[in-house]
Amino acid sequence: MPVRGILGEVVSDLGRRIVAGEWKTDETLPTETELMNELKVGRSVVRESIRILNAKGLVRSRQMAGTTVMPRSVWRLLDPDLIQWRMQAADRKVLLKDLLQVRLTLEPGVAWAATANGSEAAKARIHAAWQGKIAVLHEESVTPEEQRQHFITHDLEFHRAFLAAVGSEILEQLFSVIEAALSLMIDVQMQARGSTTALVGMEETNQLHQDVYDAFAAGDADGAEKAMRHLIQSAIIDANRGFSLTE
Amino acid sequence: MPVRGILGEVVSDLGRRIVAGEWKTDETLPTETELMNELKVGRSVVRESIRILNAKGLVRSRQMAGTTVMPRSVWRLLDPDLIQWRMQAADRKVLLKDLLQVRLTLEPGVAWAATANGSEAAKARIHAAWQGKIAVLHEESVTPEEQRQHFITHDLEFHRAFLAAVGSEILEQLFSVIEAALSLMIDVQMQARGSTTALVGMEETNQLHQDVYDAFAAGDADGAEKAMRHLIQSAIIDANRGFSLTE
DNA sequence: CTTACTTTATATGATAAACATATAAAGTAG
DNA sequence: CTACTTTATATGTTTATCATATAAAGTAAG
Repeated sequence: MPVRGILGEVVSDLGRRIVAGEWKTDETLPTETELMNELKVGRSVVRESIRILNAKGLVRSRQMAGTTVMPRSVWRLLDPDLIQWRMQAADRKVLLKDLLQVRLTLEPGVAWAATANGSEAAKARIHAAWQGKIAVLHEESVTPEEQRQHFITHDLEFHRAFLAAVGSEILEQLFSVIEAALSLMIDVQMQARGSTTALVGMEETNQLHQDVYDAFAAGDADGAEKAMRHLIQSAIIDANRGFSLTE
Repeated sequence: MPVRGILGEVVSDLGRRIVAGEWKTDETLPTETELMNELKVGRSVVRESIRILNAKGLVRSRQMAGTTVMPRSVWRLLDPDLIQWRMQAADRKVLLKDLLQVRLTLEPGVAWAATANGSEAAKARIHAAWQGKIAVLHEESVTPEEQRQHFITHDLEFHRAFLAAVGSEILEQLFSVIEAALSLMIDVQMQARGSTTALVGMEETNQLHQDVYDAFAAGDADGAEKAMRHLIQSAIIDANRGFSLTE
């Protein structure tokens, strides 16, 4: 999926540096020749890299004027690479807040649509996801770390099942981009804490999920929507707690 | 914003053809040499084009194996270029349905968040947008075409104002991408009808907007959410009617 | 001293040719 | 038939050269 080889290295190097603000808006990057020498690659690699960054809205090249950094407003913020680069930059906390806000705005509507308009097959998937999720709680002879992994996997599937019921390719991709970024952040967070601590508040979280599922199972779209909003709000509080500890 | 010059031509030519299904998943494009000859451009232009398409997830190149079309599931469906190409392909109706579904899923949550958490400045913008919107209805000595334009402009600002109140850069970009695609489709639709017909059901639509605004102004987030859902549902019905006429 | 025009330097835009490298496919030895 | 080697061929990368747009310097007319 990511660009491989020398080109891939150069693209993510330059991409990260731009996102990190090494050159500000309207400032020009070094010339192609300078970048060739600095990065020890041929001109074509430099050019191909810049064309890719141009396609992502980060820069614009003009003859004589050089390659200038574009204002953030035209950056393609939905691009997975861009999100990844932002995650590795000082920008990370702003991004986290935005991603959580997207979930909070989006997922109640997802719950509503899944409950009101989901196909039978989609509803069956949600049901199965819920069964799997509660089974994790009653697992025995399993290490805490394993249980934690199962918890995360089944939690993800629960949300994905609702999303699939909406039947929107675009929303599914948006969610998967967000999900990848958030889970990478969680890894960063846990590494920073130094160990894989057991998940706190598992029971409380599960009650909130139960509320979502109950409303869904009863065909109560408005109720599912509200319950999902509570669930995400709680997740946001947890995330903020986690990140204020580590940064 | 779009890639300019010869490269821009080649990128959108190849992009459109891939999206249109000229080569199916796992099939290989012609070799770089063949594309050079076919398109009458140098190899570097072909290569840079393919690298851009690779960055969008459309293709993957491997030495010896050539450049193969990737499965739709890894295409970066949120990319504005990709959306534009899909709009010009047979895929258009599927895309329209998906875009409307995204709005239906997203915008009620936007209305909720704007009402519950919007800043004073953001709320003032929504108020101003509403004032502007009702002013259009009472315009005099204005051609129907002008009024239609004003209607569209103010309608857009009404939705944008709610969105801005959420404070999510990512959601704003998502919306602007969707909005660009939808409005382009509306143009296509109107051209197909042969004339710029006056908007039908303006009064009904305005009542639905009024409901959204009233709930918002009263600080009733749940009410604003529901009203927004009705509004979008009505817009979807209109859109479907429009498109079933023309296709 | 301005203003309008011309020239020049220099950045990216594009082409071309050559070599590097990975790998699918054909050929070969056991 | 299997495992290994060779070969052909696709993209990967470098390098060199010319084209073109344009910012900036230079120049002439007002």
